[in-house]
Amino acid sequence: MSTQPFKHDLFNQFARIGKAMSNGNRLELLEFLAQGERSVDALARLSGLSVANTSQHLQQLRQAGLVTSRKQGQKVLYRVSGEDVLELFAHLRQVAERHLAEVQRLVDDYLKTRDALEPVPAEELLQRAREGRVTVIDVRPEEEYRSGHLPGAVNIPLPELEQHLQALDPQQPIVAYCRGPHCVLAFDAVKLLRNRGYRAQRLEGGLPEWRLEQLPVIEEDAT
Amino acid sequence: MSTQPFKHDLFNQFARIGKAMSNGNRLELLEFLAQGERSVDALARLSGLSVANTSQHLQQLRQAGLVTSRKQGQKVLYRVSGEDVLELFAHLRQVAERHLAEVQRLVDDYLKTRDALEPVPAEELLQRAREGRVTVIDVRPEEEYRSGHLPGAVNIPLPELEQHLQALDPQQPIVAYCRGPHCVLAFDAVKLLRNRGYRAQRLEGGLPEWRLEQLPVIEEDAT
DNA sequence: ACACTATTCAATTGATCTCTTGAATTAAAG
DNA sequence: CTTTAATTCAAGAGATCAATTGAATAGTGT
Repeated sequence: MSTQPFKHDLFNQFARIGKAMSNGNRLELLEFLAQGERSVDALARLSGLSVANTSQHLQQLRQAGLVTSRKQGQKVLYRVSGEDVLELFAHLRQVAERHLAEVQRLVDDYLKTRDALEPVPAEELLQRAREGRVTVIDVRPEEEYRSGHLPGAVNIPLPELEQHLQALDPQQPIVAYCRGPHCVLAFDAVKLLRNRGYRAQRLEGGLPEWRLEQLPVIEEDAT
Repeated sequence: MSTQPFKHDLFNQFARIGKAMSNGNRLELLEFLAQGERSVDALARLSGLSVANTSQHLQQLRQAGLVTSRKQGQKVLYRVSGEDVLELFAHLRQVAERHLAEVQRLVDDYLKTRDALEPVPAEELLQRAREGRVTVIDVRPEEEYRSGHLPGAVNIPLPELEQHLQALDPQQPIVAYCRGPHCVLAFDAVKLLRNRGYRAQRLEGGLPEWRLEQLPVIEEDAT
């Protein structure tokens, strides 16, 4: 009934790639792998899937040739099998963003949620930080961070943020701050983080305003 | 249980694109649409699927935003919804070709089948052409074609072959010829055609050898 | 040898996919 | 208005998929 067997078989093989990318969880795993080699349990924790389930999805990705694995000690490390896989993924995102109204709406809604734009008041942040319910990041250059920063704040200069995403807990809300209300660093950081699925907000004001309110500041003079 | 709902939803949307491309028949339809707008029944004929089945696959492609349709008279014409869709498809093929051993094997096997490399003897071709069991194409430039060609041969100069594929019946074997045994035109044409799923072979020798065997030649002097 | 960790395997359930069949639209033609 | 052609819709059988659970395998440290 069909045309040529060669063509038929060939397209069925192409379809294996599509099939591997036909599941949201697998795509999320691919995204994590895009940042580098990861073990199964690291991926399971990142994605929130069970280990067994993660393992099975990874095997499907491997059978489609999108990832490869190697064993190191008791861990199995997976990685994407080539740059071209990441390019393919990027194109898939692009097509989705351009042609799926749902995606456009999701992204718009998410970036424009009230708490994405509204800054967190200083007192509220201090309270939440004390209870460990928030990750505070300082997105200014390292030099400025050293000369004074919020207690408990981690320094991740904006240009390095993308590389250090893996160090952040995706479950925990993040509050970013920088120099002050006219500084765009924290704004950009929040945008980037929210795009990657983190729950990020901006501190109201910056370090100078924080000092003005007589709130505690850590100063690292030595070392 | 999962991470952030935003991220989760977003990846599920991306997965819709993958799902649309997770079926060989749909990919074949996409390939036909890559060449231009087509009606449902044209696509059904090209793919060998039933009309109802074709229609359903097209609707899945449309829901994923990969194709759009418009109604003209009693026909519904489908087309890919943008260049980016074709780019995505091209990347998918590339990844498949690079990372799936099956694909490499398929393509190799197919291009190296005995009848892909072995030329068709002149007498055999004449016999098959008389019975209408073969499409004969002359891949030399139009000028050379006009000054003498095989009876029943269609002139499709090699550079134009890719654009004229749709005019060829995929079910019927094709024999290509050119200037002679040292001319690569017919060789390249066979390679291209077989890559696209056609059953193509080369004529043994070329037009000069054909003449030498005293076989009939059509000459177009006027017009 | 023993317990421990990381990963995979196997079996199950409920959901989704493909294709077929036959009927329901919708627009043109007689 | 009836017929015809092109497409879509609806329902059902068989296959495949996702997630869960519990067991099996393979390295590590004691």
